Amino acid sequence: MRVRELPLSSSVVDHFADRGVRELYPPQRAAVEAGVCGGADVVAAVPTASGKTFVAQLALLTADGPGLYVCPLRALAREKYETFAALPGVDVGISTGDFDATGEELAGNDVVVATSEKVDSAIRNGASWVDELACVVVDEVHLLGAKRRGPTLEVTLATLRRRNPDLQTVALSATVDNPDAIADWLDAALVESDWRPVELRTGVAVGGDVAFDDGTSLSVDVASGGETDPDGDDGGGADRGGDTDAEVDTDTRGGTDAEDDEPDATEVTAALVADAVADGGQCLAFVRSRREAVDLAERLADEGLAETLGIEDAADAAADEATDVDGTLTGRQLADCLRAGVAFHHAGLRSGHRSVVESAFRDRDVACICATPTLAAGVNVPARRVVVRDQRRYGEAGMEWIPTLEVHQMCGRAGRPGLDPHGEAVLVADADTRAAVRERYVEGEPEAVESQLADPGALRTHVLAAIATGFAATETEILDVFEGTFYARETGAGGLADAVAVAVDDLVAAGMVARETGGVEDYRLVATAVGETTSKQYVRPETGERIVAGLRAAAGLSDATTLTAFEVICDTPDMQDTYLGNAERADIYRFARTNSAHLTTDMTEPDDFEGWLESVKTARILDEWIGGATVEELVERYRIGPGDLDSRVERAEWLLSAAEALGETIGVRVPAVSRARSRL
DNA sequence: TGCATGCGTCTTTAGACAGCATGTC
DNA sequence: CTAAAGACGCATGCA
Repeated sequence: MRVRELPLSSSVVDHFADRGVRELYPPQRAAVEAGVCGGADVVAAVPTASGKTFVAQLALLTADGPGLYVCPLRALAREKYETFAALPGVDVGISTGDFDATGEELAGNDVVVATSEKVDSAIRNGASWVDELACVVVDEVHLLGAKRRGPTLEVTLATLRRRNPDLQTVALSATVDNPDAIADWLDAALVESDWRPVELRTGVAVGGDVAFDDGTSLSVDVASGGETDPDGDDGGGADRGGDTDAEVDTDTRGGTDAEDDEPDATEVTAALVADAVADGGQCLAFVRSRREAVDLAERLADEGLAETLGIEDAADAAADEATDVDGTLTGRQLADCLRAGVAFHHAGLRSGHRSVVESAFRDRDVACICATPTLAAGVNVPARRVVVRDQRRYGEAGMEWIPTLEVHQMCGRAGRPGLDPHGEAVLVADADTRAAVRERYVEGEPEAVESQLADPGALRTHVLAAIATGFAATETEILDVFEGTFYARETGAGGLADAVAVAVDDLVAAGMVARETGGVEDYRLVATAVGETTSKQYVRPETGERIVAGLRAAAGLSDATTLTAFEVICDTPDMQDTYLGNAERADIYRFARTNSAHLTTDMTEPDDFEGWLESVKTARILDEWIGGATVEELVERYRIGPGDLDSRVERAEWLLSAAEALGETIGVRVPAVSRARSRL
């Protein structure tokens, strides 16, 4: 099937032809056959980079009215905005938290690109444009299963569809175990495919030997340990290295092939990266933590990868760009790495640094990025080879296997269409974990997507929203709103009844919702003024409650300062917490005691003392920030990443504005809040 | 006495969405 | 319920 056979204008056909898009990929053809161009609801569960964006464009271009493209990341929204804006004759708008665009402007667009939270917020604030949509495309729908953000996505989609029954819904998902459940939910046709434009082979490396799933294999020379041992890996190594007591305890290996001096995973990773780069390919290496990403990059900087690729000048230029961002330790480390043709990437980086790394990699000015999972689901950075060094990560239950879906997304970054003959994903393991790794990630299916709507916190938030927007005034009507939800389709809306009742009780107790008796046995649920502001400001009910209490307490303080304002908003579930190390604890405790006259919390009282101390730490950082401290100072003093500082400042702005709005609705004015906000 | 080495213990650990009105160059 | 790597600190050992 060819692009020009599709119901598209000739200028659009030309636009695609200019980019070499003339023929449809098989999954795209399947989507067309399922009716994406004819207004049909379609769920496409296909691998990354198999042309999902084109499917989205087809739906949006052929829809009979304005379209909405929903995606999970602001960076992704910007990326899509640009590709849509390049289409001839299409007016595109973008709406994310960090990008200003008023509702008025959005109403005039053919396509609006937005994050799911922003759409939710627009609905809560009564934006008119959401009712005029003819088509909604949801990217990465499998995020439905995400703990905190999943419920927002499903409630938003359900609300959009409920208010506009003619809305065409197109959902794009990574390969998951139950795409049929998602399709069932949306009454949509399912397009399922594992086709990729570039072949992907996945293998497990033990030592320097990689066995791929297509039967091929690869051997690389691993500089074992750190010492001299340059002779290859050709069997027969007489074991010397010190005391040899290894033979006795292990009975599992009868053969001679298991070596006792297994090279460590980092060396294997370095060898795999060097091998790919020597062949002219770029690499991504995924590791477990931020520090290990930096360490690995610094280790790879010794490999001379920039010289291998012949990109020294461009690498220098990228390094200079990184230096221009700030004078942070992180920035200097990054610049040094970039000069050697490598980089690291994690959420502790400021956005400036991140984009330097991403664009340098796309321009082939960096040979390898060492990354935490940020890069797995983020913007488009395909590489020839992906090395997943760590498959386990510290989590709630100690060391946990990383979900298969996530590892598949990392692996899916391998293979640049038109540039690489094929993509290679290599999972680094050892003799003990080889079988488990292969079973779980090479042969294993990704997890099923499960609704998280039953989570009490999520339910409280969305119950409040349903009441505050006036969509529901009784528990029955609330259940009606949730009826169109993934959870309801999977479990039955009745399963929510008890939980909704609890949520309503909680909200009443919190002063967000009131029961207005209307008849003998009937009452109506209405949002209080505070509840309404809370919902419109898009903060969680618990946050609204804490802020209201904090404002009242602050008003009673004889000397409320900006620190007071920061303490209130930081002691809120909408502010991310800041790690409080043992060494700092005493210092922060002392700080809290010295400043107790400016704090709204009685130090002897809080039940979560540790959590509160963390809030005080965050508040202190923010207060020093508005006091003129530099990023460099704060980063060093409080051991947080430069990017972490930025994101806390950003959240503080948002929460302070919510605090101001709440103060206005309860008639409590705390000048310190406004002062803090304007100084941010 | 000074420095290197080794061993036990302590510390730390991924990511990232959201509001809004008004003024200014 | 299942960790692992690096930093740190102390003791020992050797020149």
